Parts: sequence; C-alpha cells; structure tokens
Amino acid sequence: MNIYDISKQSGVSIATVSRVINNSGYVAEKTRKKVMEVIEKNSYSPNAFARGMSTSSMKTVGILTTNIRDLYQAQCVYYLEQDLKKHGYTAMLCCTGDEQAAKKEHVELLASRSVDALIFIGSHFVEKSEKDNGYIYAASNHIPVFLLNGCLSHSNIYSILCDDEKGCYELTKCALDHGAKSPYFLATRDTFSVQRKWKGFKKSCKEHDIEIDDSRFRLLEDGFEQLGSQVFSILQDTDIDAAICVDDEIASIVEKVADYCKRKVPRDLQITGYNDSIFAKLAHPAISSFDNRTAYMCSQAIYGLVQVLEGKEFPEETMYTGKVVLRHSTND
Amino acid sequence: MNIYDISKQSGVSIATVSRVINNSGYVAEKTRKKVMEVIEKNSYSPNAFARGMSTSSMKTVGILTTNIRDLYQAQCVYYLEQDLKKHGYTAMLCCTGDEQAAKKEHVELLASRSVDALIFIGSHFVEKSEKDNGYIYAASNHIPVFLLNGCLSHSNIYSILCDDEKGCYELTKCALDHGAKSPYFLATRDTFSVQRKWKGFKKSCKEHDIEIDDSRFRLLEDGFEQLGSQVFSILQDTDIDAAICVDDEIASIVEKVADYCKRKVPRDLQITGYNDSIFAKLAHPAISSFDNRTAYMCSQAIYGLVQVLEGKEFPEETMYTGKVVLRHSTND
DNA sequence: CTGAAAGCGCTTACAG
DNA sequence: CTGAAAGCGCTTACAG
Repeated sequence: MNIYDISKQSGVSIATVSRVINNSGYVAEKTRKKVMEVIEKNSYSPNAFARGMSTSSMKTVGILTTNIRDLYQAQCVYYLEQDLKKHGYTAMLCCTGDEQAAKKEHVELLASRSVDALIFIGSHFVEKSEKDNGYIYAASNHIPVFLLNGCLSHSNIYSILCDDEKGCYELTKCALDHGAKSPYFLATRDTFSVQRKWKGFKKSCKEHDIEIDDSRFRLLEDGFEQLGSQVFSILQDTDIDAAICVDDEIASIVEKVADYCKRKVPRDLQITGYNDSIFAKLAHPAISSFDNRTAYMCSQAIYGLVQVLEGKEFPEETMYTGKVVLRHSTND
Repeated sequence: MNIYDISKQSGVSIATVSRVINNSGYVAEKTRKKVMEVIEKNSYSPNAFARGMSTSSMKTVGILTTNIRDLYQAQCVYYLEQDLKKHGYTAMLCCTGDEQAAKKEHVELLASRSVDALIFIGSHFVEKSEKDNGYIYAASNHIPVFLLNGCLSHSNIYSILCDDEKGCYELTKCALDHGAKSPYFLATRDTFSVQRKWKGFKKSCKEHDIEIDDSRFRLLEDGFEQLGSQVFSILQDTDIDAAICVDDEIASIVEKVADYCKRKVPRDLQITGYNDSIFAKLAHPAISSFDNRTAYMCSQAIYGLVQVLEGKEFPEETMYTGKVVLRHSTND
C-alpha cells in the first residue's frame, strides 16, 4: 500500500494525497475528507524512507550517553525523549562508554543515519584537550549539536548547563559553616563539570580560610567494590571530616564505609552528594544533595533544538542555577 | 556528494560503486581500490534514506521501555544497545510510560519509522487481558517482536525470560527456612513477571505449611514517599516477619522503614529484593537478592533477532535460570 | 484548488 | 567483471 494506491482509490493525484497527508498547500475540504477516508480505511502510513529521501529528514535525533546505567544519564534520556516526541521526533540512543575512539565512531554512526541533530549527555564528552573534541566540532559542521552539562564554543553547538560551580560551592559551604575543617573532594572522573565543582569547592574553602591543595581532589576508580576500599583508605589515612562527592552514588558509598568504620555521620563526617537522586533519599542518614533541575535542562535543550531546526535563533550558551537540598548527612 | 560524484571521479558506473560499498557481487581488485580511494578522499558515506528506500531497512531496531529511569530497564537498554551495534544495528528508544494508549502509539511511531524489529523490555507490556495485547500481536504481523521477561504465544513473537517463579520460590524459601512464619509479598505493579514471582512465593509457603491467602500480595502505589508510608502501615498493622519484594528498590525502602520502626533486620524482619542491583549492595544490611542475568538475556535476544532477520530459525520461547545472591537481610 | 513531472540517491536484476 | 536502466515511494516547484 503506497501513495499511488491511495491516489487511485480516492480518484485524485498523488500530489493531492501528499498534500492532505502533510497538511500543506490548498486542498478542498471535500477532497481532503475523501482522501482521509481512503487512508484510514487502509490504515495507510507513508513510507519513512521515501519521505526522508525527499525531505532529507526522518525527524530523528541522536542522543549520546556514555552510560545509560548511570541514574543521572538515564534521567536525562527520559526527559529528552519525553520532550522530543511531543515535537514528533524520535530518539536514537547510543551508549558510547568512555573511550574516545568509540565516542567518535558512534557520532559517525548517527551521522550516517542522517539524524537531524545530536545531543550529548553529561560532561563526559567534553575533553580537556581541544584536539579530543575535534569529532564534536566536525559533527557540528553538518548538524546542530546540543551539549548538556558541558560547554564548547563553536558555531552550531549549543550548550545548556547548570551552574555546578555555584552548586558545589554552596554544598561545601554547608559543611564548612557547620564546623568541618578538613574537607575532601571525591570524584570518579575528571570531567568538565567535575572541574567546575572542584572550582566551587576551592572557592568555598578559601572563603573559610581553609588551606587546601590538589591532594584534596581524590580521583577514585569507579565500581562498587573498588570505591569502597579506596574510601576506606581515605577514612583511615586522613583527617577527613567532610566528603564532598560529585554524585549521590559516591556519597552513598562513603556513608556506607563510614558506618563500617564507626564514624558517626554527620558528627564525625559530613557528606554531600549531587543530583538529588533516590540514592540520596535512601541513604541512612539521608544525604544532603544538589538538585540540578534535570527536567528543566532537558526541556530547554529540546526547545532550543526545535528553534534551531526551524531556523530560528537560540543562545549558544545557557547556564541556570540549581538548589541545595539539605538532609541529615550535614549538620543542622 | 553522492554515488554519481564518486562514479564520475573514479571512472566507473554507479553500479560498480554500489558494489564496492556493499561488498557485493564481483568487482576487480584494481577497480575496488580505485573506487575506495575516491570514497575515502571525499569521505563519502551513502545516503541512509536512499539506501533504506531500496532495501526497506535502515538497520534500526525499536526498543520499548516503560521507564528508562528504572535501573533494571536501563540495564537492559544498555546491554541491548551494546549487542545491537556489534551487528551494525542502531537503537531507537521509546519510553512509553504505563498507559495502554501511549504504548500503542509508540509502537505505531516506531513502525512508521520502519524499524527492522521491536524489542519490548520488561513484563510491563504483557497485560492480563488478551485484548490489551492486541497492538503487540498486530505489530508482529509486520515485524519480528522480541519480548524480554514476558511471554506471548504468537507467530513472529519471541520471548526470552528468566525463570522468576523459581527465583522467587528460592528467595522465599531462604526466609522460611530461617524461621519466618509470616511472609508478605510486595509489588508496585501487577505484571506478568510479578505474577510468576507470586506463584513461586505461594509454592514455597505451601511447602512450609504456611497458610496464606491473597491478602499476602500487597500491591503498593509507586513513588518514594508513598512507598514509605504504605510500608510503614504494613509494619504496624501486620505480624510480618519477612518481606519478599519484587525488586531491590522496594526492598531498600522496606529496610529503611524497618530501621525507622526499630525493627532489626534480619532478626525481626527478613527482606529479599530482586535483580541484584546496586540498591541491594548499598543497603545496610545488604539485601539478599536474585541475579536474573540481564546481560545474558539481552545477548540472547539480540542473537535471536539477528537469526530471525537473516531468515533463520529461533525458538519462540527461551526460559533460563538465575541465581540467589545471599546477603545479610536474611538469616544465615 | 489540482495534476504531470522531475528529482531525491540508492540497489539490483539483467544483459553483455 | 561491468554498465544501462528500472524501481523504491515520496515531495514540491510549476503550470493550469
């Protein structure tokens, strides 16, 4: 069943059928009705490839995530997909992992599928070395690129991000305001947003006249067991009294290890997470965290995407604020 | 840059260019080399739509999930996508939510994109009323359908599932073997796999001569706060001494509430989860759970998918076993 | 308001 | 081993 069949059965040309399908151009109400009837009777739906070939678009956008099993990234995918389909777009998902080569390959894979736009989730894609971002720049020459929680200055790249520097500054301030003297900063990766959080951490320490150096930045190996043993070492070997973690999952593990080491949270050790996820709520005591408004970020991205694809203006960079959510892992 | 440009630059016909691109038919080594050079020089890549139009496939498969924010479902998506891309397929993701109409709409959306196959994640799609599964049957008339953790008998539908009846039977047995007399079964949804788990629960109770009726099946409203208060009621109003939960997230919340109510786990209350996720590991005490081998299930699904799309045979139903992972939320 | 016709960029029998 | 040609199913100026 194709447009010719519909055309025959309804006694009009395929051009007219096309017009009623796409709601474009003029077509007499009577004609439209007749054609619609035939279409519905046959439950005809136009061939996506042919359509794509004519219009060079299948209303598809590529979403890139390094790891969909990460709750935060899954959250983003969820909101993005919600908004995307509201606008008739469909999402192609790629989970790239952390290796540079794989990331590049996936971008090419999506490009070969002629997606209308590319959305990169998380700061995991923005590398310190400009050369390593080359494949993102290259992609942006053909299709609009949206960066969540990251920032790259280039035409046709649009960055939307929460002010994580401020976020981490405020969380650190909570701990320091309530007596912490020896805070540590814990991360499992050194990404763009981690760097911004680290900056906020340092700023807050400075304001509290706490001398710190780079040894306060603990880059830990990922994985449940590995994290546990590394955190254990830190608890043994340092005078840590506040763990400022870049996400709630790490914070949960710190709390679990603290419990194991008989350190009372928050009395002996204050802990903060990030993202305000279920991990922060489930932990015992519940963990103070930062709500970085994922839903808002995603809806902004899709709004921008639609604007750009319609040829309208959209700012290259959008930075917005989140909010601290106090719980019982910091002193009150 | 299209196939004609390549054809001109390399001095051969487009048919030949097509052959070298697709590695099909005979083409002289010398010709192939020349054409490849031109292709690479121009970094040409064939237009996916045109290709799709000729072959009626864009090597794309649709993945349907009710909620990607659910750790288990995210896990599935992760493994599926991994395997899919190994075979040159790309994943289109749809998060449908729980409403029937939306599920149906999404299937149609994917069908209109001419995906090569459909994969439904989780038992959330298999309804008790056969009528409500109509849209799945309908889809299977055009494209192969793969069902993870669910089972539907119909041609062109392939079901791959873990033996959850056995899984839940074994978990319940752990609790009962270690003294529980009044177990309850907790779920947030009444799906196909929940029914199977319930069956295993009942079987184990029967073997232990524990009289139970349907009031042991507690269907709870989802959501962090809601769950907390409902579990609280159960702890207050019943003589529960074992909570057999259909997933680790529920189990974590039960444990949190138990702690709040000063019930010692596992002494006063044994708890079991399901899926063997990070929630089970993070909880304190860590929660006994069931490893249903998600990675295996997904790889089986993609293996089957490739077989079917190549016109080969694959069994309509595959059921495999998982394994209990004992931790400290049950007595040892 | 409607239709004939060109064009989108491939693949694949078929003939040589 | 290679090429000419048909076909895939749409959209969209253009003419009327």
